Amino acid sequence: MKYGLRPRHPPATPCAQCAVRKMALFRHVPLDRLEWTQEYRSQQYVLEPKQHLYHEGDAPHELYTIYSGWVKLYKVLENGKKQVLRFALPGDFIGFQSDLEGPLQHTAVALTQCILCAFPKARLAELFRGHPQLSSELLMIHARDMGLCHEHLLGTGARSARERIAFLLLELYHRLALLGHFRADTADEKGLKVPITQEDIAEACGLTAIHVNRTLKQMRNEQLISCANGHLVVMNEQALNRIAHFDPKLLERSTLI
Amino acid sequence: MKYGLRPRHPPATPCAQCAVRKMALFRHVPLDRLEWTQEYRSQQYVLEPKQHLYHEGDAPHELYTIYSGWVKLYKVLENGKKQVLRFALPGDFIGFQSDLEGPLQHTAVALTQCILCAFPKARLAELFRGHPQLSSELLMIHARDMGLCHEHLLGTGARSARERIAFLLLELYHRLALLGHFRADTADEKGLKVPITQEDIAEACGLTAIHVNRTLKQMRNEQLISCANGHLVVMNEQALNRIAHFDPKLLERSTLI
DNA sequence: CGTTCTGTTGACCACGTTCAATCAGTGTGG
DNA sequence: CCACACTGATTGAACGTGGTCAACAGAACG
Repeated sequence: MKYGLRPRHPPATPCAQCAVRKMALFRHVPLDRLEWTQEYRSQQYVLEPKQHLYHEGDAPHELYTIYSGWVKLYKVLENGKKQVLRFALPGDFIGFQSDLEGPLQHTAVALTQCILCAFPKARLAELFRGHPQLSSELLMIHARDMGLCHEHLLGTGARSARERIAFLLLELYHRLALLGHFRADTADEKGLKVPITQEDIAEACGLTAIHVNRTLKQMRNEQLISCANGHLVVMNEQALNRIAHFDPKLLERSTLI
Repeated sequence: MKYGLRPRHPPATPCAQCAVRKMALFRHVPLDRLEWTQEYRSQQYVLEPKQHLYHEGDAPHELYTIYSGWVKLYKVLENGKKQVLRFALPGDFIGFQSDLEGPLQHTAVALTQCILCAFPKARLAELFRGHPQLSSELLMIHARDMGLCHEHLLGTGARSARERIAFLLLELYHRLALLGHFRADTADEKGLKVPITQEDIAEACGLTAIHVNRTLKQMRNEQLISCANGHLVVMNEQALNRIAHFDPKLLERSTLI
């Protein structure tokens, strides 16, 4: 339950040089206006693995863009069961919800060390008035996330364990591809770095870790994937996709204005 | 598979007199500007029960606000299984998605006779530029729908059949309450008009109609609800909510700008 | 009226869960 | 350096929620 947020030292990198800007909310803000939007960034933080950024019920006054690292967003049931809503990756914008002032409706925890850019909620309206494009941009980000959420709902509601797991793996595979085309921070000689446990997969797919284990074992036997120690290799993408029916178009987002 | 869209006759009602404007995208457009936004409405349509508004894969050029009636939004699996994403009610805005130009990612079918206000996609950017408030408004609508979607994901992923069904019933109960405080078009002496079948409930909750039937029977036996012929009465809201853990706050939406 | 859709019930079954034990890797402190 | 604890992965056996299949009843509708 402990929080591990601490200011980043050395000082923050300028938005103009941001490595993930092409994925982020601010991607279409022209370079000569970035200084202006950057003003709204209150702080950069570092979050250590397993530490929480916020809990369901909190009412923090900031929103975050993930600069680096993996964050797990989830909800907890009365009986302790968890459901992962999303694995948030660099460029993702988190903390935004319908009831902006009220308590947060989900929990965020770091899976790796993370660097986060924080924006004060209080100045969001001001920011959007200054850059009306940004609210359209956030709308389209949300629309894409909604598409993914619908797909996960379809999965947990109607697909088998095997199909759900295959879908999740392919989704992560494609998201990492979009991010960095398998650069050093997302991959190494052992394969893609996917810092999630079988328990995490279970929480995301609505299964038990035990069943995830059995299913992964089977997939390894079938030479579909190989995975160990937080590393994943998709060995037979085509066969995996015949199971998962994952459409990479889900990850695209168009520009409205 | 047939489409049943036909222009509404007699001619469309003016937005200024719209009964569901307080729920809709345009709720904060001032009266003296409504004429301007109304210009963007290309048409009003009538859709008969069981007819489709659009199918997954279509690329229609319009978006819709539901003026009256119920619309079921769902996805279909390769094996024919369906998953309901949302029951859309009067005031709801449907058809919008991340890939605006591309094929639609879900299907929409009328559960009752519906009246729909159509807006051409092509002029959406223009509309948003003229009223930047509208993109924030749509953003907040989407954020609320996302909250609901997350809750459904939590449900299908981690809750029992009984809990999911109770949740859905309470959600519809509260949405109808917000809409009309149980006026003539949403209720009568026999209770709330909920024009969905047990099959629909099954598709929404990720269950089979048979199991929904058994669960509803049990709930009726326990005097939690009474339901028949498309009518629902919540007899013991408190007990039902101890099962469902439904928070009415999920249905609120705040205004950003 | 028949036809069709929806609701209802029973018997059986299976996918995934639960409970339990073990193992491997990793970090910690004595 | 090793004992210990802890986390995550792995496997087996028994179980149960919810699915499947089949048959029928009742309501709605043309």
